[in-house]
Amino acid sequence: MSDESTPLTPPAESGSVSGAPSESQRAPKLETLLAAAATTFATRGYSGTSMRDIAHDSGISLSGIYYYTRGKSSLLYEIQSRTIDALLASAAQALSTVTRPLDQLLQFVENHVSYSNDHPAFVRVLSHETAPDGTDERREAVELKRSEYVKVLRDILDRVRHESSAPVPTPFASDMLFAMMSGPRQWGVSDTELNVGMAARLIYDLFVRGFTGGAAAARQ
Amino acid sequence: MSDESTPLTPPAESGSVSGAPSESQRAPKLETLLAAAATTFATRGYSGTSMRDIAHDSGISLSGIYYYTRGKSSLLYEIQSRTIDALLASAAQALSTVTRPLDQLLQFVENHVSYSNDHPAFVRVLSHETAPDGTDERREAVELKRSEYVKVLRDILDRVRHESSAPVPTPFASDMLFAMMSGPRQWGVSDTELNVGMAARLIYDLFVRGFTGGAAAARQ
DNA sequence: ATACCTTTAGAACAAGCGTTCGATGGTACG
DNA sequence: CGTACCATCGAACGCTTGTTCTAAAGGTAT
Repeated sequence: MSDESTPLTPPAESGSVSGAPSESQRAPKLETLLAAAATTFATRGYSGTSMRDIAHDSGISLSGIYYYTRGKSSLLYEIQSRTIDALLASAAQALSTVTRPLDQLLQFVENHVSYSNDHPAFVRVLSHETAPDGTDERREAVELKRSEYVKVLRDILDRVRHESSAPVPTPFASDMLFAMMSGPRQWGVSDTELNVGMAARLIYDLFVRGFTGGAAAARQ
Repeated sequence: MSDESTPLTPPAESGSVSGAPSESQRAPKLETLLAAAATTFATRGYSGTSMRDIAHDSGISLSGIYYYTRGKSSLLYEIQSRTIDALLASAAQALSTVTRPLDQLLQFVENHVSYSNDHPAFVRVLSHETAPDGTDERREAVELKRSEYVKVLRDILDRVRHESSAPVPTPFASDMLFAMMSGPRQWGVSDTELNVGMAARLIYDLFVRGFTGGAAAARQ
């Protein structure tokens, strides 16, 4: 069902000059490994996933995993870090195409929903999982970028609120919108099949009407 | 911080005639055990929680736990089962006081939010955790009651929709509302301190305006 | 062929896991 | 006083966990 074969384009951390030919081909297999780990983490949870599970699901031997990564918590960190980087980057790109606050809000929602649809496991691991043994600064780094991402939305909401005098406080509103975008996969597990664009638009409409008091709607 | 000492009133499964004096005093300690387990499950996750953690947090010895419960997955089942029972019961009672659809919706939201506020760990365990080794019918029983609870909301939404011709499909809308009520504890982790009643009202207003197209609001 | 580097896999490790067992102290009643 | 029962606990069981170690297979360049 869920494809997720396409790599998380942006932050593959390759810093090499393009000329170098040999350059250690471990990158593609690392991608496979991360994708498999993300899927398993997403379904069984971080603590519920064993390294042997990941080995089995990725087709890489147990000890082989340690050739590509430093260990279990590094796997989680790498997944979360890449995902939030990709979200930040694609959001920034989407936002650069419009200027009016409501249009930016629509762009942000569409971007987040569509990315979540393309890489469900990665986004789920980013938002639901946290390493119990995470050493620390790596988790903090992810948390920092996460709040950066939240701030992007809050700033948009502030602008929307400023031009339409919305009655709902922005931090609260941003939490509600994130909750809607991260759902379903909870409670109802909506059986209505609706495509990504429609879902994003529905969330946007539902939210904007509630947030601004009923008046607004973006272009088109 | 979170108190949660008050027991889950409704379904303590005591079926004894009130006269019987001895009646095995294990009930209160079971309650303590379940509360401790719920808190630990909520913070560390089901798989991330060891029986030794629960023993430590509840003040009951590791082997003592097995005097009160059949094992780890039974603990989870008992927590989830009691919580959904309590939610169903208190929702039914709250709904019986009003008749107009929008008033019922407000009652449902207020009930759910306030219950979640009184027993955050229990509700979190109910909605976020699932037993990997759960044998089965017990998990199915919880799932059944959960969808019963969802149906209660959906029926209310259907009635609201019928009398105000809302443009959003009901299953989708119910997912969104549940998502809002179950958030925060994700993304923004809203630092605005707002009391329970206000939060419930904000969610209700935000949702109803978005759902009905801007017109409606309940009494008062 | 020889040497070298990348990549893989099997075996093993100590630590932690859920669960069971046997024993202990405490009341209640003959 | 003795016997039965309830509640509780420390110790131990077999198994799984994350991780490391050692050796070997494939490839390329000498």
